[in-house]
Amino acid sequence: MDQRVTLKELARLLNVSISTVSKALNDSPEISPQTRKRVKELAALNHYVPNMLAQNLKTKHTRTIGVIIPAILPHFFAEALHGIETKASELGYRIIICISNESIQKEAESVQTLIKGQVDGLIMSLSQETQAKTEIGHLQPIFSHKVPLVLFDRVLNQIECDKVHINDSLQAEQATMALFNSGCKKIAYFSGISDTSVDDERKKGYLEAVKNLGGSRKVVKFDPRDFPDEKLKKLIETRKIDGILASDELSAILVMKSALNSGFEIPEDLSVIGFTNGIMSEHFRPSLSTVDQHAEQQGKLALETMVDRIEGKLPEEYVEYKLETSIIHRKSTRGKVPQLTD
Amino acid sequence: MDQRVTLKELARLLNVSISTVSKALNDSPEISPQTRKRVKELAALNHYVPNMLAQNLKTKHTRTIGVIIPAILPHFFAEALHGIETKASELGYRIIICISNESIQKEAESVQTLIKGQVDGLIMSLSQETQAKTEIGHLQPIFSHKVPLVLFDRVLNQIECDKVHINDSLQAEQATMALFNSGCKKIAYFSGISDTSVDDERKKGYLEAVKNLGGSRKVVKFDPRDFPDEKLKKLIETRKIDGILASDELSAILVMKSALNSGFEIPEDLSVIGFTNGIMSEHFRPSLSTVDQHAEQQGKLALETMVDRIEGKLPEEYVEYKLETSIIHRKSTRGKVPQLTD
DNA sequence: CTGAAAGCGCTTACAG
DNA sequence: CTGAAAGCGCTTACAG
Repeated sequence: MDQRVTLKELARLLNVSISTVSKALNDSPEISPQTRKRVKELAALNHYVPNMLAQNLKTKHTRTIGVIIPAILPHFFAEALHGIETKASELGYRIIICISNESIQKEAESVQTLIKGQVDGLIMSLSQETQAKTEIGHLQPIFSHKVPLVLFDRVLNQIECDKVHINDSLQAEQATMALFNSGCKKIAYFSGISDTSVDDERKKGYLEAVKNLGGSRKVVKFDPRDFPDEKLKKLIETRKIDGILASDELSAILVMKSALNSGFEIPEDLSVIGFTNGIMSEHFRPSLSTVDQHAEQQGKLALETMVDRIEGKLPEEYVEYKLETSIIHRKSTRGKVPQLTD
Repeated sequence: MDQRVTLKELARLLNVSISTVSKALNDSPEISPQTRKRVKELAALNHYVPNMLAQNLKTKHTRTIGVIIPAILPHFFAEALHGIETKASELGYRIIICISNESIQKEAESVQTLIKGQVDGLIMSLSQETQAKTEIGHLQPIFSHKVPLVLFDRVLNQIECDKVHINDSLQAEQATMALFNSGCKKIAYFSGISDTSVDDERKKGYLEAVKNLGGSRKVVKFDPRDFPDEKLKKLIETRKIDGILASDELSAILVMKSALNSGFEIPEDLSVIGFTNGIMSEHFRPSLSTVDQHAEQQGKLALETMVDRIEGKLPEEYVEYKLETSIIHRKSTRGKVPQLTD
């Protein structure tokens, strides 16, 4: 961060004013072609790099966007982040990442640092704690400083801002229907991600479908670090559960592993559908049928919305996108029309 | 980014000078307790947030570190990034992420933006293209601007800077030995990540081990999007390959899937060891034995090294850490001492 | 204990 | 076509 050449230095070397150098470098038509050329050559020669801090201090925007997500390890967030980064670099923006680790405390700190770091806007997916307690006091600085905010995936209704997510309840409902249509008689919902808006919505959709179908409901919450193998086994053997909608990718994989280890066959004895089309869904044996959450697309759309908002291309009122999704049918579910050969 | 209250405004409101406000807010002992209190109260009331841009322009450092990685989707990088972020926030630094997408072009652009964004230092894992061509011209600005650099995982010998990685060749050698000791007679190396330093090193280690063992060598390069099922099948059936060291997690999983689909049993007919202890290794059936790359630890160490360098806590000469790693034995390899019951 | 002043590296009306 | 000057929001010697 040292001895970088500045406009002043360049000006001295060229015997012209700082203004002239600045304008020349910025291709101002005010400056004569020769001067422009001279200035640029010397700048290149000296590896001149403008000091963005100084530029931003004048222009009042930084072209950087803060991103706060609960984690990066789950495939959904890694992929969303990838989408955000791709779009940002395409649009000439930079991103600063903070991880809330599902905690309000850390989320609050991140908001603080990003705001004083003068980001032009904030893209967030809320922490589990924030969602569970629906506590949003720590987001207050965002509003009082009028920093544009777009929420994606894990949103909260009471927050007024731009939003992008999928219609989780509808998708869960459809996934449950798909399970039914493929021949499942008793379908359960397994969740390893309790207390998030997406879990609530998915459960709601599941319950709705079961109600419409006139079936019985069964919701199981569990800790991903300690899967209830016995419970699942009993559910399949005595309660005749033959279809499971899982709250997310990892939960679905855990359900399948457990069932397989107990000697059941998938999809014959048990059909499974998960959420998020991650790498495990594709490679597990059998491969997992899943509701595609379009993580990358959500990320891209969130970033695009942010930029449009910043650049004033959006109407006054907030926009809310609910992405269309679809079910990717793979080997963990039976074909819709049961085939003789399979 | 609008109407934020500034020191000037606060000073006007309090009828004191800007200097006084600044000092009071920074807990300077020069200022009387009462004034300090008054100033702080008003600042809080007005949600005053210092403008980091202006602060940094004075102090010449930003407490932000640029990170350029080839991708975020592979588990290794997501985890390393997690380590970097965790450590950074622990140490009071922020990180700006750029993804090179394995391309020199994008890597060069990222270097440019990060440097003019005045990061205090740069942490990088090189793109495949950079490594394949050993082209480092686009990194020149880093050196000419004397920006501290730490390379992790995918490093290049000819670059002089701090480095953190694992001893890939040694690990590969040991993994090959482990395969041999567990009873494998003919071991092959399968790589889906050609042209990176880590691949080279791992292959080197494999070849070394095979040489020492007096066995025959077999190296297979493949495109992860198009796994050579037939080839693998033939290798197992006619060439009697019974052990495979894979270059990375995905490659290992692809090898296992293909073998399983061809009707072979793992680890009975074929033992497999991969690199990177990702989520798939743990959940695949059978679970994958793997060389733990300690991604998170590499990330943390890289960041720590960076901060130590920035803060002048390191000796003049560059440091190079080669992390100790270990093999996690799971179900894709046989027990070292073959058991009767298994 | 408080304040006036210079300066960080830029941009941009405004003169000439 | 070129330059002097003000200002972005801070910090920090230096006076008083």
